[in-house]
Amino acid sequence: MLTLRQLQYLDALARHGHFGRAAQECAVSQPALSMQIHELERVLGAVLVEHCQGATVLTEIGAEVARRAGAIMRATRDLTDCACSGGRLLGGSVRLGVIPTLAPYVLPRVLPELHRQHPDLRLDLLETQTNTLLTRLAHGLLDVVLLALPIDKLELETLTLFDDRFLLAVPAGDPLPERSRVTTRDVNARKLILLEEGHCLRDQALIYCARLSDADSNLGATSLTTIMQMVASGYGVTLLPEVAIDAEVRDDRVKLLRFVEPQPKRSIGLAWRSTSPRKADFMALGEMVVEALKVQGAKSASASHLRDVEARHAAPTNSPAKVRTSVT
Amino acid sequence: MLTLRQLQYLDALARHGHFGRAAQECAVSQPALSMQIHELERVLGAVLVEHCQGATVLTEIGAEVARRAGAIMRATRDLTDCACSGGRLLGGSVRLGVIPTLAPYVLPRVLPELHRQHPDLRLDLLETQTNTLLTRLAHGLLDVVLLALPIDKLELETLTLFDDRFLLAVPAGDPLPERSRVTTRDVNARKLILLEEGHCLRDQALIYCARLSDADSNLGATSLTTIMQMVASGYGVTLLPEVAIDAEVRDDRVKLLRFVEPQPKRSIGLAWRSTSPRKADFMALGEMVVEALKVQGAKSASASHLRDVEARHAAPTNSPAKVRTSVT
DNA sequence: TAAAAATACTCCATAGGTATTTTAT
DNA sequence: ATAAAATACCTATGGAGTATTTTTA
Repeated sequence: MLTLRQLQYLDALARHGHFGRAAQECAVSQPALSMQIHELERVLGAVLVEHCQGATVLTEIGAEVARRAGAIMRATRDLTDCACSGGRLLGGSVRLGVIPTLAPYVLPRVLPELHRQHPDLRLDLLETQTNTLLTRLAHGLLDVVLLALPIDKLELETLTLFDDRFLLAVPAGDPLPERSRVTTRDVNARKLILLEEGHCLRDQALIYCARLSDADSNLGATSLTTIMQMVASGYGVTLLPEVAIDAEVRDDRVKLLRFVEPQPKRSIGLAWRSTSPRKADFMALGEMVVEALKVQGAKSASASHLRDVEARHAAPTNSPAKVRTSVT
Repeated sequence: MLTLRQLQYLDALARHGHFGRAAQECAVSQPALSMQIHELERVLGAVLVEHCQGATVLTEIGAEVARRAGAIMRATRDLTDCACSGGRLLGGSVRLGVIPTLAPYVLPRVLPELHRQHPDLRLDLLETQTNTLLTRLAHGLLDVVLLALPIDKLELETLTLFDDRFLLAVPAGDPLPERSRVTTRDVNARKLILLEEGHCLRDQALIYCARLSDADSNLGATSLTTIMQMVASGYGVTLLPEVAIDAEVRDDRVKLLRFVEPQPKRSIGLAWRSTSPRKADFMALGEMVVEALKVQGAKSASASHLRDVEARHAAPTNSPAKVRTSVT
């Protein structure tokens, strides 16, 4: 008899290419997984896995079966999700992925309210870069991700939440006057510090600055916090997203300058597999994010660091009431 | 732990609305199925089935889960199919449905050659009317069906095989001359005998004759054989499809008359779930059907009953070389 | 020699069967 | 009263763990 467990093990084996690690992911012993794979081969009457030059590799038919097994595993997860939530909005559990340039700024504002409104929701969080998030999402290891749009995956549905404008962060001693509007030229005349390869924020900044790659790549860093410290110390300038202002502008050693129109920005939104039965959950989650940022933005607008920026700087650009879903 | 078996039982239960009959289909005892359903409810933490006024009925959430369970069962069957066939054309097993007005005429011509070319193919046959066939196909209880096209199911793929023209079968004593071409008028001037409700052939004949319903419904029958006996005995006339000529015209008590152009006909083809991994198999099967009918048709053309009909009367109208697949 | 997968063997969870009881028309 | 589903109890299959062997680079 074919079992879901066998398909689960094969799915894991296909992703890891290694019996031991696949077993680890499935939280079983290696012989247990090994046995189930063999039983699966017996049931199907086909060889699924081979050992070429020491590596564990799937046969052609094994790969096709694994692909289908993955789809079935995702379908079963959707089934349990749709049953466990029991019609309640945001019941059960949600596995949420967030990019590193959003997580530290958005999550602290959203999670408390989320927990208050949905105390029985179990939230599993993963913070990593867009590519990894999308892979995990496709594999069914995540339910929904919060990242910069657009993304060009046909099998995903996306919900745009708000626009996040970039500001130019310069050392306090920079000659540019405090309230002036800056341009690409101003950026290119200075040393630009960016996140390392793989962060979408880096790519977005480079596109705006019309550079193919960063000339000052030796000044890269792995977190916005570090980059802002470098700016504060006078090593260069950077493009800082509005959501990060409250957390990253801590003293008077940096100035924030608005760009001339059209201001550079990134669109922030949610993405999930279009087969997911929890679209309503995710849209509710999206609204909570928008609401949380609006409140927080209004509060901090009266605060210190942005004398020349209009109120509610981190608030959503488009109204949360008319969030729209687009199938990309 | 959620198991495929539980989903299989729920799928069966949803279709039968009855624990005992569902258990019968699954070839297990009623308590066994009952237990698995309860275990499934425990695992999902949701009530799936209720007992309203003596009948077993699924809850709203139960119906949704059952729908997804059905999809998963079909996906697993596709998985095993794609593995079992092991890349070979028409390996493993195929569950074929055929409408009653084709099965007795097409199958005897196709099955011997099919068995010769694919001796290890296991073929499960079901002969019943179009509606039932399509339901079973959608439920994953059949792999492919042979019937009259077109059908308007979005989730099915179809392959047109050949056109099957209708001829007017009249008693030998009918005044119409032997080689004359007949029209709708000739039919309407006579007593028309048709299959009972539900047969697509009946509907096709009624459309051609421009009648909303059959006035002589008391002369209905459940098989073409019976109807031809009635025609031979002088009770009326009927529209006989070409494929049935060899089998149903056994003596000189009936005459077959061609219609004037455009001759009434039905299109015969195959249909399968578009998610099926065996499209290649089905197209090969389709070609075999076309080939088998061509050979047989050529042979019987020289035979007795159709002096005024051109050779290869039962041969496909369109070439088997350019069979085309249309997603309807 | 080392790492990875297969094998051996034991234990226990659980699916399934039969018999029976409960429940609802 | 009857039919259907739930419960009780027993059996046996098989999945998982630990320990060990085999295989291959």
